[in-house]
Amino acid sequence: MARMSAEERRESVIRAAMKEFARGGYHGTSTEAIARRVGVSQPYLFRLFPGKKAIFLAASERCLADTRRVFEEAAEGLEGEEALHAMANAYTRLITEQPDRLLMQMQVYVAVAAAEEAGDHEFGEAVRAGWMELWESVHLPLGADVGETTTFLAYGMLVNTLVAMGFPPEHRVWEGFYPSARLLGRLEK
Amino acid sequence: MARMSAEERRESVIRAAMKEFARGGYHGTSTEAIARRVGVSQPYLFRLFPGKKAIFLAASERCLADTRRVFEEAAEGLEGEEALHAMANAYTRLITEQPDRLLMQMQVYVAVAAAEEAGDHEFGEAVRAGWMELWESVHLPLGADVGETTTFLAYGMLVNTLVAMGFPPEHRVWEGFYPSARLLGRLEK
DNA sequence: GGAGTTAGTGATTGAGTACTAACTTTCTAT
DNA sequence: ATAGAAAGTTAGTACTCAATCACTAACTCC
Repeated sequence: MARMSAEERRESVIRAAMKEFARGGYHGTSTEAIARRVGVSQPYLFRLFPGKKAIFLAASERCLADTRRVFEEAAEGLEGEEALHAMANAYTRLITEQPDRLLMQMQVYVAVAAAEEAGDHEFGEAVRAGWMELWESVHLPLGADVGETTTFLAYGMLVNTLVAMGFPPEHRVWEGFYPSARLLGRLEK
Repeated sequence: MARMSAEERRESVIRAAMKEFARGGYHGTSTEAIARRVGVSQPYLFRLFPGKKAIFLAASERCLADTRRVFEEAAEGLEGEEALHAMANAYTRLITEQPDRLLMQMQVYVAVAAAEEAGDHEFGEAVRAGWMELWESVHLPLGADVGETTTFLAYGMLVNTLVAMGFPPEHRVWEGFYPSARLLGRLEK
């Protein structure tokens, strides 16, 4: 139907891929599912990207970059405790609105281990670089305190895990968090 | 070759499955790979288990139960700060010796989300129950302090993530951790 | 030593999937 | 208007993988 420039198409492929890979991971997602979501024929994906791996890589990088941007925008002009709360709330809002995001993140992490073991270090390099950008985007607003940064990210990872496992908001596991995290319990979609 | 009782075989299937699923996840692991590792023909797996899903479920439950046991044994007779250090070190040792474990854990978490979305709540229930047992096994030794428990598990999740991504031990990301965590950086295998 | 049960295999099937090749349609520039 | 490029499709290939079926080999108990 609506024609698009290859660049625009690639963009929508990446978006669709993020959602599809989020639920199925690399192996559990067919290129056909991605194509269907984009609204384009499956073979056409291979014109836009050299292969499935490239699509996954692009989606992975985008995922990390997006998260970094959320932190940067939230913390803009703030410092210390204020920045911390702003980033925590922004992250809460992000994954409340788009639960795919944290799933895609987790898929990326496990995919790195697999790739690395299979001898593909390129993917790992890209992901680690993306993570470090994210790390910096948290590190600076928190007063360049490594301990604070680690703690913040640690809580974030636990949040990801609990949301992925589907613990409802009223569950005990949420008690140990900052108040707004309560909202994170399973949001059907 | 060596004949075994069905129960013993099931046991070795679970062990093999944990390792295979750890690298490939549910979809990235073939039943043939599992069978090969066990040293048995692929169709025979379907005598021991009703299907691939059942194997994954068994491996998932075993994975959580094993981790819980590590915490329980480490914290036995200890309380508070002492228990904390004992458990942290035990976990470090666990995933230094068997990196598959944390990968399998992460595979379980993402698999729950997928299963849940596909309408299969049974798997999620089992995993959440397993997680709560693990949670309790940390909660009690830490003086039944929810905040401490959450923090401890949060650091654990971040450790999992960083190890999965393959950050080497001398990397900055490990600075924010308790000293022994330094050992966690990629252990080739 | 033979009947019955339990452990295990080989051959196969049917569905799904990444990717290719050859073709068609729409836009754009002169 | 039309050549050529760019966007997109249909048809097909080679392969992998979960699951089934029909069968054989070994153990157990009388």
